Amino acid sequence: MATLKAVRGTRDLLPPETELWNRVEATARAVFARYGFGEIRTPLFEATELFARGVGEETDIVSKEMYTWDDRARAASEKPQSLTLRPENTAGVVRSYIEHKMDESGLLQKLFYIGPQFRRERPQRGRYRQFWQIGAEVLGPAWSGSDSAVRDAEVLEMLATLLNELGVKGWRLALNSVGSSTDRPRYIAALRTALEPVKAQMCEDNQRRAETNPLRVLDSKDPNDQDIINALPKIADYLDDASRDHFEQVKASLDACGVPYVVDPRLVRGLDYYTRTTFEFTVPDGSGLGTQNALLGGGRYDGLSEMLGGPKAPGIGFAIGEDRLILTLQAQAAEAVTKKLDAFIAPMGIGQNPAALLLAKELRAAGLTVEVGDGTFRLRKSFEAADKLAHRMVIVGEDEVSSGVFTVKYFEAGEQVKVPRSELINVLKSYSIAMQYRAEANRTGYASDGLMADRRDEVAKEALENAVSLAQQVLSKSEKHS
RNA sequence: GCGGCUAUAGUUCAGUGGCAGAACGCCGCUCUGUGGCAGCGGAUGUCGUGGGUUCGAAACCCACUAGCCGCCCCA
Repeated sequence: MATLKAVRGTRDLLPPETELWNRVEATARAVFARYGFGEIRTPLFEATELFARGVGEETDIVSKEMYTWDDRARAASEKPQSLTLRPENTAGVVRSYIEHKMDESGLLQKLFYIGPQFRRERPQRGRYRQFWQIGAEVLGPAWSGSDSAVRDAEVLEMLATLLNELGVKGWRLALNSVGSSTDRPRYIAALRTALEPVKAQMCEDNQRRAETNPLRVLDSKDPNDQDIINALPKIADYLDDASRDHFEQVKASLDACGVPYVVDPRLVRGLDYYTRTTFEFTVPDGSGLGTQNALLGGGRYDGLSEMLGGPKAPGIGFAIGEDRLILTLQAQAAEAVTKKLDAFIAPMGIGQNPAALLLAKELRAAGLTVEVGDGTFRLRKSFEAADKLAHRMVIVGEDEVSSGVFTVKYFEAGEQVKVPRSELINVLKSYSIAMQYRAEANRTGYASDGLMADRRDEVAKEALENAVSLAQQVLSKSEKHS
């Protein structure tokens, strides 16, 4: 019988990699909380119609990439309902906003989500059929200020902060405005007019796009067509006064906050619902993503709620490709992030197993991560297992149990000390804290091209020094005992 | 959806038609209270799956599956 495998484009996430996933998600949750976002969890599948109306019938996502099926009808007289695994989460959030009449609170809604999405694309590095997005939406009735440029800038500044806290290096924010729902048709018409005389000179793909979706011509990477594309009309010249002013306000706020960005007049997004501000964060080559270098994307969607039959509810949101974020962090990591335990407890002989387990229980209760060996292990085997798993080994032998003074071996330093049981937790803990701060300083020390990284480094360094000196005090005290 | 490359031990890979290999890792012994070294020994396996050519296939041919690269698209 053929062995069963994860289906094409899906994969298992295993330790120790899941550790990194958890850190990314915990960091995202902490940042979102500081900016006043609450979590929303919407269903993995929705009525197909939601995505057709929200994302757009003509987009590739809806027209060829969705997992759609007919759900069984309840009665013979009923038509089966067409359902779809969500290919993105914004439509679901807005559907939920409408369904629960969130607009009636009159307040701005700030919602974030973390979860899997599904698109039937050909798998590649950084592109999977089940992939994870971390996203957030800010929306509400216009009188809640949901259409204000300050919301756009706040979301972008939050993303810059999040990427810096995660330690993503070299990110680049590309920004554009695609105009209001009336600007866009005028611009598309102008594009068509400008493309008409020149499109015959362009590559096959661009000729097709010129017909079906002229905006996408701007995305083209074909080197031969670049001169023609650069000469095409710019969206900026087709924005009405309100949209132009809105975009200027977004840029002014970003400047004030020190968030670096590049205005890219060719940045157009593929989903129909985007209006005004659109953006994309990319990472440099060599960050583990190949050509899938877009880490996250998003934009404003002032008309989406109405497209779904809801009240007017302007909004802005983004989605981070979590799989890509993880790949980037892994590629950029200076050293492997395999986390070691605080201590490995090595019982000397089967008779010491109960004492070792008791010690492990106490250390674990004190918040330390601990693994226990086996008294049948040879000392050498204990050493090898301990060195692989932990920073330190605590030897539990007959002498130790009767005297109450334990031997602690530090693998990195190659030293060992005798520590009375009463001091054991403090000694192990202070070193562990120092290790944590050192790791933190290593990680955030690189986030230099964003916000406030300098100040955070100082705090981390200071804390590290304190922890190390505390650890040394405790150690020297315990050495006197021995 | 299109084009290309790849698939052999836990991992990285070698193997151009004649006994299934190396390195690292793993297990054991030298060696049951101070290891990491060294020496000796051991197990690695549906050679992605299915078919075909051949006296003989990991190798050549076909199909399929999966991964990767480039498009398309997107996060």
